[in-house]
Order: sequence, then C-alpha cells, then structure tokens
Amino acid sequence: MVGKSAKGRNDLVPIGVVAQRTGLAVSAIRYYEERGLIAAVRTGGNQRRFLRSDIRRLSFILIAQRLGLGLAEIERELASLPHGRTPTVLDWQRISRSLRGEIDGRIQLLTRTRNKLDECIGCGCLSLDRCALYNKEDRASAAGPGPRFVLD
Amino acid sequence: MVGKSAKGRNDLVPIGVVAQRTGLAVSAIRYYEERGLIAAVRTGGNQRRFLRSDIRRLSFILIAQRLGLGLAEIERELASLPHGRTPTVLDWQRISRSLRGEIDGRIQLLTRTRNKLDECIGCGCLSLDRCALYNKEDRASAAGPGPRFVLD
DNA sequence: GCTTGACCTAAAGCGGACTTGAGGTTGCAT
DNA sequence: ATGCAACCTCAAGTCCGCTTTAGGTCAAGC
Repeated sequence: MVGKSAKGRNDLVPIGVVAQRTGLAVSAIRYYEERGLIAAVRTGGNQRRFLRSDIRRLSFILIAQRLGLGLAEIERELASLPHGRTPTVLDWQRISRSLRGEIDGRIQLLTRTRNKLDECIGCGCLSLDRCALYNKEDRASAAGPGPRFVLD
Repeated sequence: MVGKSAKGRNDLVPIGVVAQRTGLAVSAIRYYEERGLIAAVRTGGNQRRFLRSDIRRLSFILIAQRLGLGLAEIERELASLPHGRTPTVLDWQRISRSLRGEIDGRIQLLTRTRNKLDECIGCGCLSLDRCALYNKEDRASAAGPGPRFVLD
C-alpha cells in the first residue's frame, strides 16, 4: 500500500535535477549520454528522464576524471555496471575497489617520483638519471640519450 | 688554457639535439619557445641554438606536466629561473623543492580520496558525503545539493 | 659547387571534453 | 488556456597542447 505510488513518482528525474545534484552542466550530461556513459529514457515529448542511480554513475565519472582517467577509460570501467537496471550495492563495491586500485597506483607513482626528485635536489640537477653535475654537463650525452624519458 | 676553446664549441646546441636528449618532438620544442617557456639565440642563418641548461629546463617541464600542471602554471614556476643565463644549482634546488611540494600535495589529496572511498566501499555507495543507503536514496536531496562537488 | 639532411615560418588540423548559439517544443502552474 | 521555464536538436565554437603540411633556407660533407 505504501509501495509504488509514493515512490514511483520520483523515480525518473529530468536532466536539470541531475545537473543540480551532480554539479554538472546540463550540456555535459547530454554529452555523456551521447558518449554512451549514461542512458536515459524519454518521455512522450522526447525529454530525458534519468534513474536516480545515474546520479551515482555520474559521481563515479567525476571521481575517476579527477584521477586523470579519460572518458574512454571510464567507459570501460562503467561497462561492468548494468545499463538499464539500477546497479546493486555489490556492483558499486566491485567498481569502487577498482578505482581504489587506480588511486593506489597513482600514489605509488608519485611517491617514486618524489624519491627520485629528492635525490636530485641534493645536487640541483634534474636529470633524475645521472646527476648532470657528476657528469660534468656532458658525459651523459656520450653514454646515450641522457635525461630522456625521465620517469617511468 | 683548457677553458674556452674546448668547451665553448658545444655550448650552444641545435634543436634536433635538444629533441633527442629530451625525447620531445622538435615541433614541441618550438611550441614551448613560442609560449615563452624556453628561449633560444639564433645563428646568422636564423637557426635556433639552445643552452645546455635548456635541456634541464625541458626536463622540468616534462616532470611538472606529469604532475598535471598546465603550461601556464609551469611557466609561472619557471619564471623564477633566469632567462638568458645558465641557472645555478641553487636555482634548481629552489624550484625542485617547489615541485616536491606540489607532489606532496597531490599525494595527500589522493590519500584523502582513498580514505573517503574506503568508507564508501563498505556500503557500495558513491555519495562520499552521506551514504545513500542510509539516506534511503533521497534524504540527501531534501538536505541540499547532495553528492555535488564530491571531493575537495 | 652541389647534394642532403637539418632547419625555418606560417597556417591549418586534431583529439579531448565540453560550451554556446540558434531555433523550436514540452509540460507544469495558474 | 496560457505563459514561461525547462527541455530538445544540431552545428559550430573554444581551449589545450601539440602535429602536420607546404614551401622554402642553411650548413656540412663529398
């Protein structure tokens, strides 16, 4: 008796609401739909209606973007979520963990970079490969490409 | 007696050599010059000649870019290095330390993000603000913008 | 002195991620 | 019933960080 009528009403939300809730511009949301990152149903008058769960989908996109993932990569991640039905808690857990892995990787890379840089601050060089001072400005160039591809 | 003649010869390097040493494309180097990130002197025949120290300047640009800095920001950082004269060890130390600060900041931000995400993995949500399950899908929307501006 | 590869400029193009603009339709409140 | 905000499409524009193209010039070895 409490079920459908009270809830079903708000289950589909128009694009403006999604924009407000996510902080995204309406145009950006349309763009994501065009790219296939999210999907909407249409009203009789051709207006988009989103599931509430799409708001979370968009939150995920925002977080992943901050980590520097491109939309194509994000799309790949999201592919494991069901288009159409509302994702379950487990769906989100799985994908969040994958994101966590991504973050961990980045932290490690930055940490390594920092350590290398620390070594170099000591001598004021930036070769990060062989200290340029030690190399008297040029020994590295004889021994190969030098400060090329500095990190990795 | 050992000084100028043996050294002065190679002091100015053409763009191709800079490209090889840094791994950058010649066109990219020209672009950076156009943007004012590096400066070159010209030969009688209008060809660029770079100081060896410009190779380090470019290495710095590469590192900073990897950290996600835009060229405008990098330009600001580099502004404290002398255009024209070869930077001293101290110049580089100062600027490297600033880069180190940047890296530290990023690691901190990522760590915070990871912690927030960890909290959320527990319930499978991504609001990172108030758990959506706790909120029964909608209490957040009554209480304001919801999962907006998720991190920061 | 001539060939050849490295160099030059200026302008246009590109991919990513959107935004803006023009011109039109929908749908909810009154 | 009507007004008006919110919605729609499609095309073009924008910013960033370069690359590509076209049409030359320079310089070093033979």
